[in-house]
Amino acid sequence: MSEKSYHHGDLKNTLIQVGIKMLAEEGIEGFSLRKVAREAGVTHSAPYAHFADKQAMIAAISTDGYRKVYERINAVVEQFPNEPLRQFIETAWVYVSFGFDEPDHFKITFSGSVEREREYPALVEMTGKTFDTLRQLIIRCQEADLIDNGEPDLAAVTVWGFVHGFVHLIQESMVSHVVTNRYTKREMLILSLNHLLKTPLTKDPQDGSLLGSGIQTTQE
Amino acid sequence: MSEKSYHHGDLKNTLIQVGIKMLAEEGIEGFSLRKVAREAGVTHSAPYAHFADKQAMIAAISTDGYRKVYERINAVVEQFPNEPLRQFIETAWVYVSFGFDEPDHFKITFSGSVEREREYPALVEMTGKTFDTLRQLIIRCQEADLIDNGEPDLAAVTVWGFVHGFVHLIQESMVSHVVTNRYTKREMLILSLNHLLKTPLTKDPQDGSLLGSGIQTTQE
DNA sequence: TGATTAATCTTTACAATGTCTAGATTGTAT
DNA sequence: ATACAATCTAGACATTGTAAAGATTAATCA
Repeated sequence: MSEKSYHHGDLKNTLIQVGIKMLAEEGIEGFSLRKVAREAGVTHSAPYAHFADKQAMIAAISTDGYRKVYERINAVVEQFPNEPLRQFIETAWVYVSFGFDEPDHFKITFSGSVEREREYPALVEMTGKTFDTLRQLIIRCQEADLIDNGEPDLAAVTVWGFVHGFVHLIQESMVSHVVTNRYTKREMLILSLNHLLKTPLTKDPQDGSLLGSGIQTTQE
Repeated sequence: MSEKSYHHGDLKNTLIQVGIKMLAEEGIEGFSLRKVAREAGVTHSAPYAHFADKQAMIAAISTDGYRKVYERINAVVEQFPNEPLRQFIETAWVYVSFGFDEPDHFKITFSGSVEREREYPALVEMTGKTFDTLRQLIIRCQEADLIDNGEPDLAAVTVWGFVHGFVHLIQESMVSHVVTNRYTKREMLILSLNHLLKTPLTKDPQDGSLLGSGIQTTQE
């Protein structure tokens, strides 16, 4: 907010936000430290007071993406208490819609843009917390007899891999138009997730837009 | 093979192979056009006679990755005729083991390193052929009542997304050690794929290392 | 409070990279 | 054999990530 002072005041967060905006506008290929600094109104070396290098800045952007998804997931979990199925579907939907709405931020966050050599504590923490939330959800679904019993960690990996690959394929337009014309993304997601459920959801004969249990498929 | 001639002879393919080798040795972050050219023994501008730009070269490397997977999949399909279940499992295993054995070539090939703006005909063709093979396999599995009926394209997307996400999570070491210590990668894959089968495979009580139908899980 | 210290930002510099242009060399076709 | 097209080199340029040294300000402590 400070107009013209030598010290910016909140440069670190500004850089992260500018970086996210630039990702949305120009994509990953056009992403550069110097451009972010320029856009933030500082010199190209200013970021080095806050990030060790470009990778560290990318890690921070990734951490922010995790934080967003983590908060949204916790929101829908609280929104549908005692409805594990709905929690399950909506959690998946949070993940994939982040991928569709902010594809480049999603990629930075979840698609391995951060090198695994160095460890970034904040990022590791968010990864762990997100995975824990997912695992708890899985366990609740197992208790409600919605999905097969078994190692919750393994089931969590299955589910996460599932939705991640789903976003990826659609992002890379590897899905034939035959399919994308026939189904909405949400329908495809639910139909795919259906394979993981013990008793798959079926179309309500009266209201075709519902797949039982009041879960909307037409929402885009 | 030509030692010292002005014209290299087969520079285009040499560049692709050198590029793949460099990916395996130095990873994606260290990948550069100039380094590839240097390694191939030509000047930094020589590649521009064969590739429009760096993206085009990456697209060629991606195409080569698709070709490899495509050929290996067709090999295992022919190896187990009239055994759709085995074809299914081994096809998935081809995909994921490519990801584990050559992680960076895998990423270039399947993880969206190629920008979707320009179209690369050879790449588009390989993508299509690979997807077609998968779809045919799905249809055969459906006919054998192994997986649910329904739009084969959608099922193919589900399966592909599934295995892709699986590789991704393990590559990015997002899978907790609790799981990776207990199961081999192949076991995890089969246990995950199990969710897609109408009648899931179960452990053979006599031979614990088999999950019915003679499919090995211990193979690494 | 005032001096010292640490954090933050600028300036300058450098090597590496992707890409462009002009020209040299060589294979190919007429 | 000559012309042409393909292939490769040489050189140049802007951009990038990163490092070093110094300027400016905030924080700390006597």
